[in-house]
Amino acid sequence: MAKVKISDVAREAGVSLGTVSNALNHPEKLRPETLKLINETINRLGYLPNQSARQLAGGATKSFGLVLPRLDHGFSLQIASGAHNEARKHGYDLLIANADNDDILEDHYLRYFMGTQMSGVMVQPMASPDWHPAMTKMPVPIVHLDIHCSEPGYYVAADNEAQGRIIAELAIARGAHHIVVVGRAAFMQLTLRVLGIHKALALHPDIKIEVIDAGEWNTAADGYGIGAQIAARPADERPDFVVGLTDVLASGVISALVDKGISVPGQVRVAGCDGNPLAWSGSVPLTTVAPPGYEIGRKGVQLLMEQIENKAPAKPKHVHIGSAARTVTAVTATEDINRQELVRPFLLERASTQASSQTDATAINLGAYL
Amino acid sequence: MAKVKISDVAREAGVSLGTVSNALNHPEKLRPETLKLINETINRLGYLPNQSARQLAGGATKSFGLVLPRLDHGFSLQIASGAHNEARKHGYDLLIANADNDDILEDHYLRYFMGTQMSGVMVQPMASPDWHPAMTKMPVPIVHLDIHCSEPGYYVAADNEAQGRIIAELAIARGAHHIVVVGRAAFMQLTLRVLGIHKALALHPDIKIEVIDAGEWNTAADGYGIGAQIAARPADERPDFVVGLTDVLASGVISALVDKGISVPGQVRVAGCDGNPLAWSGSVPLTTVAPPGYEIGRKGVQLLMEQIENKAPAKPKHVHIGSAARTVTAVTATEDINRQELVRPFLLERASTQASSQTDATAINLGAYL
DNA sequence: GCTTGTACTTGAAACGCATCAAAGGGGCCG
DNA sequence: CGGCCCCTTTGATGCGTTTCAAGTACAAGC
Repeated sequence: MAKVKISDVAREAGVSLGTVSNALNHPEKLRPETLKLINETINRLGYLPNQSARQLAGGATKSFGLVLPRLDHGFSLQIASGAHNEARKHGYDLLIANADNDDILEDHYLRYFMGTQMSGVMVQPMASPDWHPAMTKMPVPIVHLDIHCSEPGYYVAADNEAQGRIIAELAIARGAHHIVVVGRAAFMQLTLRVLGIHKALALHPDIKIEVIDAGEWNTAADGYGIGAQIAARPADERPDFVVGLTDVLASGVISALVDKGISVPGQVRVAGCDGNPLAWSGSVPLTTVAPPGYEIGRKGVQLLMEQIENKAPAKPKHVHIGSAARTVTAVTATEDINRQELVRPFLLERASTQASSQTDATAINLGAYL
Repeated sequence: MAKVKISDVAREAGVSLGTVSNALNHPEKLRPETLKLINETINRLGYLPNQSARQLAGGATKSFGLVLPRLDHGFSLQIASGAHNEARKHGYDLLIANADNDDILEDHYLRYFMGTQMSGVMVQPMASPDWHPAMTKMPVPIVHLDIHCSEPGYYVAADNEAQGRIIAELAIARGAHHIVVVGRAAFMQLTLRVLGIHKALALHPDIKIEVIDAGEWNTAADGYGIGAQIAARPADERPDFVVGLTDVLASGVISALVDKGISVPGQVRVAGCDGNPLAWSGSVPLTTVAPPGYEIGRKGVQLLMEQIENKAPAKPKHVHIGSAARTVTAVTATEDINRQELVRPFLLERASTQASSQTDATAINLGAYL
């Protein structure tokens, strides 16, 4: 039960301590026989290198930390997925911490990662990074994800405004006259989506628009409540198009409308934002605008690598990924399904799998839709 | 840019090195003024403790590692969520690694965590833990999750057989005559589900049962393919009840059936397994049996704590969580929704939130349905 | 046989911190 | 005034590695 250390291996193998270390880190420096002998001894003894000691002695290890606000949010998972693949590609490990929607915890894990001699750290922050300014001048490369602000560090953000625009254009194309936007617009990303909607609608003053706050967590239950409220309105005050700033919200709204006997999309059309894979791989897919989460995670790691390789503290870089946002056109409802515009997401997915074997670039966004 | 270390803080604050260390780890031992002075200096200098050094010097830190096969699987997320909450409750951090369905990577991260002086490690293994036997005799507490085998370590598993039984009973109750089970039964957990179905059906020899393999990854596309195949059958060879061993599979099947003009559940009923939150918080929820993922994660951490506290290597413990599996009765289809049996998941969720403030025990499973 | 070079191997010196025995500084009592 | 005890602070020691300058062994060239 006593832990086996490197000196035990050295003694047992009859070599010196430094040689065992070399076997681990620079195997090419050793004579093949020696290497073999040491490896056998390592396995026989069940030796496991103490990472803490390695990191302490050797500086940063090849691993990245990623702090996410939640794990059950599809978008965050796409980020994680993209970051993971890119990190592995460079031979780095990725460790994920769940901040559980808690500022304090976010800060805690951030500090933890920075203190663990990670090679780099990424956060998808809840608040603006200005919130923890100390972090930006840390000795560890850090990249903020999915946040859009004038802070002097690296960040990668989706163009949330573009997403709003896309949704608005969708509504316009469907001939909407009265749009209700559901969601807690206080979150930066959502604010931008709303802004995008407003901008796109500026040319259409005849379209009425309304924004309804949905409570703090933007849950399906919140959406349900608002859906019920909408259903209860007299028909002429009821919108003909509802935008959930989140897919989960949109789902809740739909549930309520259907429950109250309102046809979707017959009487009210509903669309979401987030590209939540499960929202549209469900039996009746939801129309949604998918921000390029996978690509954001991927790009985040690339920025980290960039900082690591050019040791010089390069100029902070702001990357906006906008063009990748895409609409998955699908239907939201029960009866009058328009098959023509129904794009089964997993068909996209399958297409992407093929594409990825050819060119990496085009596969990225589709590949995220697991 | 040079890293600030504890000695810098000490010098700057005019105290000794050990005092700063105490400020960090045993603040109660310091005079309030001293503590305040040191904290101010820490903030002023932007000092960040080097975790590696702390761990090396002080033994294990209060953190757990969790290795998951994938992040985009709802069940794994529930595990993560339960583990996270329980860990935080005890003041531990939880770090998550994504093995990405890769044996090698799983092993890699496992070793990484064990080497990082984690206080404990949990895995939701892809293969049987016998696969990496070396791990079980490691000096770090380890708990296997969601795996059911005769291996001499700690594990927490859902009673997958019970889930199969529940599904089968559901089918029987609906008067099924011909059941098709869809999924790659080669995965241990799925095998047990199938076993449970068979056992429950043993008393009903009149019910025909068929198991169809769905390819390696059990994707929605796989389900779609099988759904299409089912739809293409002559009506009298078509099942009246389809069980997706995975919610995603079930979704795919439903999509295909509906596409081909077969009414669900009018002509064919479909149910899933997994309790995938997003599968049934969608606009048209899917009937599913929810294994207690949250509870598994929670219990896993509890077993870890147990091993940590009774320093003596207690007898390995096998915990099966079965009774918690519950059916979320909902509908799968378009028109003929039977409102009575529709249980909106988020209503459960809301109920659970209330319950959790009263008794912890009953809230567990509901709380997982975020 | 001596030198130079090559190919490995060695072991002492950090790495930054937690720990803990020991020292310091009051206050209190006799 | 001395002795005692409690509260606070000190700093040397070691945690398990990596690194790197120094060492060894052996081969080739003269």
